[in-house]
Amino acid sequence: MIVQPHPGGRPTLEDVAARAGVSRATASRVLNASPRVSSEALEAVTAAVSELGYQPNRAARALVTRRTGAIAVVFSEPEPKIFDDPHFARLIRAAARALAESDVQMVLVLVHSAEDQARAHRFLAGGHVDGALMFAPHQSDQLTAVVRKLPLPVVYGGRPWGPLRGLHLVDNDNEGGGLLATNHLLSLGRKRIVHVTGPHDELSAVDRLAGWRSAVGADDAMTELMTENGGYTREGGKRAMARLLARIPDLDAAFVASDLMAAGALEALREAGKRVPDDIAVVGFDDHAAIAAHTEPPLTSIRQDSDNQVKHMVSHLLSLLRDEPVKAKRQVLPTELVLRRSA
Amino acid sequence: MIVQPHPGGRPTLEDVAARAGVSRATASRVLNASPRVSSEALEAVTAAVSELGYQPNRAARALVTRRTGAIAVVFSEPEPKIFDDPHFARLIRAAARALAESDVQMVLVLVHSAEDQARAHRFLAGGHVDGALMFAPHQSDQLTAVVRKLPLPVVYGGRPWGPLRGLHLVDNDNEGGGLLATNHLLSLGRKRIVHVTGPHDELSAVDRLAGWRSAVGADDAMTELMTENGGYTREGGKRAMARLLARIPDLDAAFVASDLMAAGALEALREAGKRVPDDIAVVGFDDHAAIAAHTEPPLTSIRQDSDNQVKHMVSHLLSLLRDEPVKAKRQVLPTELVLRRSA
DNA sequence: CGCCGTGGTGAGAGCGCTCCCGAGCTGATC
DNA sequence: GATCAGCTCGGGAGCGCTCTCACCACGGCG
Repeated sequence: MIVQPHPGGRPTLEDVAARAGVSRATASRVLNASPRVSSEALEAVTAAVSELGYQPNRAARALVTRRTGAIAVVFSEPEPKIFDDPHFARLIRAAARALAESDVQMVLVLVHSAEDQARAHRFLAGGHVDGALMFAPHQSDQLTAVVRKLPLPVVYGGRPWGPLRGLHLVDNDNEGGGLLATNHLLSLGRKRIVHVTGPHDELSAVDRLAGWRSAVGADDAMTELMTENGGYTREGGKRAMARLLARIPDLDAAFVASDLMAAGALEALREAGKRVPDDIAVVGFDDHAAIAAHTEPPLTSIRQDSDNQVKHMVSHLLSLLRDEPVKAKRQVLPTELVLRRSA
Repeated sequence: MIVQPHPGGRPTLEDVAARAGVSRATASRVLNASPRVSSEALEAVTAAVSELGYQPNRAARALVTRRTGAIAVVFSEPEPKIFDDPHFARLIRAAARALAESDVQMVLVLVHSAEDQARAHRFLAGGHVDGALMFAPHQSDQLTAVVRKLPLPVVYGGRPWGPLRGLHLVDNDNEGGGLLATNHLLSLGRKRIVHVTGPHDELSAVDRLAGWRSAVGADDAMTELMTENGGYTREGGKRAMARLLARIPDLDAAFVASDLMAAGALEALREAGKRVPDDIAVVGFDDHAAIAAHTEPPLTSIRQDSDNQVKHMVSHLLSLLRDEPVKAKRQVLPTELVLRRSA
């Protein structure tokens, strides 16, 4: 059989069909796994596809199906430096891996200025993607509010601010983690456990604080006294710890809401001549590979499995895109205590 | 004028044309900034576009122009953990920012297994993107070899292994940086300057070593004696430093080929009771924000501006895509010395 | 023996866009 | 006043795919 090669490069479905001796429609049916094809046709088309190295043209397919085969992964974060955070790298990597075998492309959208936000909104509204994963932890974030009005399936990583009604999300159990951390310190017999919080405009920090509160049974006055905001930065953690130390000289333990802040807190404790964990036990949060194992002493921490979180987000979104039922709109993933030497 | 809204959602070019009272062809000309349109037509179409909130359908456009409007950003890295490296995050962020205003989408492709590699090759060959940025530093990498056969514009970040003939790339001046670092130590009057290298299968490490060699004038025997491979890891840096210290007890300076390794080296020096910089001066490489400023003492380091590198890569690739002439196929970006306390 | 249902198939329309080509309209030239 | 160059513009084809619809062959049934 003589098969005319497609003039000018890549084979089309027409070429495949010709080679397989069937019509374009049948070839298409095979590619889309339609049940209504004979086994001979299926075989012939499959062979032709691999012989020609055929790959469907995404644009043509997108044009007729009105599906782009791409999703956006949006990070909305007013502090651009946060993007240097390895946590962010980890989330991206996890998303890339989770999507790798699904033939769905991921388009990265980083937002920090108002201009970026307008661009992101336009992009998401513009039908360039079929859905989105959103990370927008800040209270001041405006993007969530406008995106939720879009007829676009979105799965959030962590709870965004504002009403959750109708939102799909996968959160880590920050409150449970805070509880776990603080209870561990209590079980060591510690009595005066302070807490270095993250920024109050991020719900992860608010939740971790809530965990601490419920473990120690703190009222507002006690919370006021025993906590300091470290803003999720190393320097902030150091300063917060120093302030707490000045205010409560006989404190014997600290739950610090991130490993990065805990590294700063350890510095403050060292400078104050406190021994860890002998004088003061410290528990961090994140179980950050690049930090927790390398502090002095190595940091006991709460692990949240970001890979797993993203994997859940991706599969949740893909279900939404396929119009499959999802078990629950909201999932909360457990955290666990990782023991090292600081507590 | 009565304008029939497009039945079922998003406005099409047809709608815009109808509203502006022109033909689809003219509307298209306006969108593509063709010079052959009257100012009235231009105005009318522009107005219609913004009134309708029209956004062109990428798929339809891609279908006819045979351009996808997307590029791939490929990281080929056998050690998946490297993806947790903040350096990687920085590169991604820089790429995202550089592409943000160009209306080109970026598709992230992470490769570490052979399977990933086959998938990446298929993807790049499949016409899903118009071009690619490639980071493939390892000698063992197979992807470069197959990708260079593709009729796809590619700009490399750093020199890949193998023949460079015909490749477009933007490299950092690693050799110059090594020279800079070592000359700085020489200028401090140091006499026995050792070097902790990165893995020999990465040209960045090979180049940094070459810089050290040329600065100290080392022959092979001296190189054998005065260098140790730290593999670009913290632990490796620590072990390498310890070995050098054992072999050359009176060494008075070390050029360590990455900040991460330098952090490990400082640990080894501390454990050996050496003071930095009094006994031994140390210079790192990367000027890594999360590391260099936070070691004890803070690390003097060589800065390579990754943001700038990626910016150059992106603009180079965009030029290639537009068939514009590029000044040079290969660019080498300068490095600079950042002084802190370790040297 | 005619009828209908059923499974496999192909023809053809059409997704929204770009671009070629030729129509029409101006103003300058002989 | 006829001709032509120079512009702007619209008609229409066609990019590669999916999907509807009609068709055909076949077997089982009344």
